[in-house]
Amino acid sequence: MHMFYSMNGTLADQLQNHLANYGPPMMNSQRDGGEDPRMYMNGSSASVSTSNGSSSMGNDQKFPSYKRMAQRRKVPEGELCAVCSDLATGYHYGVASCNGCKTFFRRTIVSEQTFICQYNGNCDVNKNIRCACRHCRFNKCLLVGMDAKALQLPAIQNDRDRIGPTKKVKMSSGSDDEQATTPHRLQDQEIIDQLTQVEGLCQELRRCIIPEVTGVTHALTSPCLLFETTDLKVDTNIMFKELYPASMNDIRMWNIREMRICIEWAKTFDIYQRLNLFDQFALVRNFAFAFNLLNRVFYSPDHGPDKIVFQNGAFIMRQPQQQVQLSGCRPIYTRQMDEIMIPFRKLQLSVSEFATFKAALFFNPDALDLSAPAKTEVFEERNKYLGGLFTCITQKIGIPSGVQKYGSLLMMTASIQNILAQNEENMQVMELFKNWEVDPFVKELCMKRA
Amino acid sequence: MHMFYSMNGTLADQLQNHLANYGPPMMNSQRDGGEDPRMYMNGSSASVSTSNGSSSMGNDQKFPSYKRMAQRRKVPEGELCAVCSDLATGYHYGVASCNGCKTFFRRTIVSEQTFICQYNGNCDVNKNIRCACRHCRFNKCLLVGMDAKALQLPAIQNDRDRIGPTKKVKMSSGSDDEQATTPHRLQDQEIIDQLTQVEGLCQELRRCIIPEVTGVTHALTSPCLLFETTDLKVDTNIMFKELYPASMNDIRMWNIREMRICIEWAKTFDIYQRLNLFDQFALVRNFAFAFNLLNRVFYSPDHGPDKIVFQNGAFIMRQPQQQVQLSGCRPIYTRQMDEIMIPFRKLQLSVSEFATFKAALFFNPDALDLSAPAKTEVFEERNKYLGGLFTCITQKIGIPSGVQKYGSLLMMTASIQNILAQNEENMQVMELFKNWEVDPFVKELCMKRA
DNA sequence: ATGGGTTGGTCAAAGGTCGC
DNA sequence: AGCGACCTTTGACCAACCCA
Repeated sequence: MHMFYSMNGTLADQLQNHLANYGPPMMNSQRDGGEDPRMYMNGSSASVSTSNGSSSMGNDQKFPSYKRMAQRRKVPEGELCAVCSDLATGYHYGVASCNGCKTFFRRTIVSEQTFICQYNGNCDVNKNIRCACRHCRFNKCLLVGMDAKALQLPAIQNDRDRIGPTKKVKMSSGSDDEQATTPHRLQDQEIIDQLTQVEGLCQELRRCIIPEVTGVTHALTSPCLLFETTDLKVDTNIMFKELYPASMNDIRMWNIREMRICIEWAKTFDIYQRLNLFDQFALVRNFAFAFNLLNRVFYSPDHGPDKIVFQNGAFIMRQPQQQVQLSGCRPIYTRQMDEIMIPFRKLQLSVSEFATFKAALFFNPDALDLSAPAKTEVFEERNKYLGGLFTCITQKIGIPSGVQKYGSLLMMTASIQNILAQNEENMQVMELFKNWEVDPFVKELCMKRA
Repeated sequence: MHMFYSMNGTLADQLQNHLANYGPPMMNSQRDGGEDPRMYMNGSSASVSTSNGSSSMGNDQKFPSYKRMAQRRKVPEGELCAVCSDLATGYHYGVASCNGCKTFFRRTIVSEQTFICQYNGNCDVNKNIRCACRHCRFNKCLLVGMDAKALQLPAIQNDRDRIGPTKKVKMSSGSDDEQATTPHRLQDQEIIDQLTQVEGLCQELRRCIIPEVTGVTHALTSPCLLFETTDLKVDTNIMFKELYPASMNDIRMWNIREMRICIEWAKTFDIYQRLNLFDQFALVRNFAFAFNLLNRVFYSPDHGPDKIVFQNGAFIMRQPQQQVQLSGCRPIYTRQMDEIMIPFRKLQLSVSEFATFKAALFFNPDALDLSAPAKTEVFEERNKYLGGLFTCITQKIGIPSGVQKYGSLLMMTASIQNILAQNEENMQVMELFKNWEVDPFVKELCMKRA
């Protein structure tokens, strides 16, 4: 049911292992502030998952951690609520807090509400204005360490230890309309965090020597390299030395690498792994070049609006150069700069936003050759990332600007599509006139009806 | 009444003239009487409630007395409002009172209004005439002990972070901007309303005989036909008679009509009129076929997922037919159905949403050949419509679903772009092989570098 | 049992909405 | 252009519950 929460082999597990073994990847955290000793980003993001499986199992953990934390006597006289600085009435969900914040937190969790801040996501939360922005109040609850798993969710059928109705037993019928899921809000953040971490892993992989494969199918069916980056050798050839004009060989090399990384990236999505090979192929074929293009311009160091710069220092200039110009092929780099690179810079995308945007693009229900059952699944998946993207954007800049940023970003898909079409045309020309041999792996990935 | 398009006749002016039922908003909401020295909080309670020696005086230092007063259960059955003797709905601000007086008191406090009595300041206040004198009603509120301290300011801002509308949001137009509770909302609403009205005019024009023009430039520089639809004859040839398979001539006829309408539609945007002819041409050339396509599928009566039906009953089927198939041209109608028509239906777009979506698409800063200064202007304009579109969508279905609908809609631009590219390719083939003569007007509008 | 802490549940009274 | 019936949200209070 929940991709991040299933028992084994999930992305979450793999990330967990990877991080445990090798330390966290560099990632840009959008959460600032917080002298809070309890990290809830990595460690507890996994622990949230226990909400649907913890206490009912034969867990030798007698009581949740909040109990241990708070088992020391009552809250000291005059202690204040960690959320709003009102007078605390006790330790609730692991944190000294007032009745209001306690109830607010529980209500938000059980009703799975999602709030969005109108401003910058850093509204003040105190006794007097705690009700003004629910997004920031809930954020503060999480920040100070309120723990959702202290909640006795009805998800656990075992109602042995549930608190029944205090007044009336009006359980109308046994019709169970309960969703029994973790709250949406947390899920959004979870999605963003995971994508951002994977994005970091991709950047690591970009520095490594990537093992050869025999073809796309081979790549699709082998284990994901992103969790083995520490086992891979760093490729010294692609370290930056100096800026120099890219040759066709540079471009070819980066194309191959990026397409390989695209497949490794795709495999980090649990839902993708569950598709059949045919649909996997369809999705990746539909997206590989876009992946290539987007990463190229997003990660290009900013040397002005007329240069796309690769990691190793090779650059493409706006004015088509002899080296990268093939007869019969229309130059496409001008558009990549004007319609993708420059707008990206103007929009000031964060890494998290970029990562979530790519995921939303990847799960394209209109991808050519996608089977009908996959279409609906992919559509749902895309919606997840769209929601995540919106949350990610509006958290920082508020709704009114966020709506425009989100909209401008999504409308870039038109330009991307345009550039893709031109690229495909060029590849057909190359194929036809044999004036440049396209790598078979790239060809397999980029040409429709391959 | 015949209207020529004048330099300074804005769209709003023309709509007003055309529809003649759009009254200007009243801007005269002047605060009445500003010389009353009574302040609402301290001054007034001092002068009014001390005279009465209200019970709340003794203990309001620590926390509001209403809590203790009202902590005993419900207001007794049949208790009356202390202000107006209507039936009390509970203890509000420390006093048994009715809903009306409760709301009146809060409104008065938060808006910091000051009233003046027309008489002697001792008007009767009861259920029947409680609204007659607001000064005396407010006085009575204070007199019976309503306590401003019971107000929790700042207010809970549901509208800021709500996840969905309480019920159904009605669109209220034409109110003054003084309140400014949600200023951008009102502005958005105006945008939406205008676009929706223009959309209606387009539908009227579609039924009429459209005068011939010599070319795109001629069409761009003549007065806008949309405000003269009543002067145009209805075209009886295009009224619906029966369903029949479309011929190439049908398609050709509708293409020409729709492109003409596109230009008339474009001219309704004030900002568009202010662009130079070159940029006007760029925008309309970039969008004309999309306009054609979108209207075709959106307004196609629903005869299942395999038919696009024109107004006159001509229909295109999914399986390419002899009549509409030209050698060398790839069939494009399958994609129009699968990627545009069916998704539109699934998204359940309203006319307003559709109209706003088109405006956002039209103002495309990446349109080919658009001049640099126009780009930024067009970008800003698009943002306006993006905001409007989001408002329009979320008004009905709330934010979480709205984010996804908005996102899915905007991502359709990729498919639209794709279909456009195929279409252009087909037109080039036609041009090349001369197997079908494209109308020069359409050719001028649809082919790049025309 | 008992008592002091948690939990979830309750509902009067806050503020918000929108047809009238 | 304000009114108020009706709505959602809040949080003080309370019963159920869990350990020492």
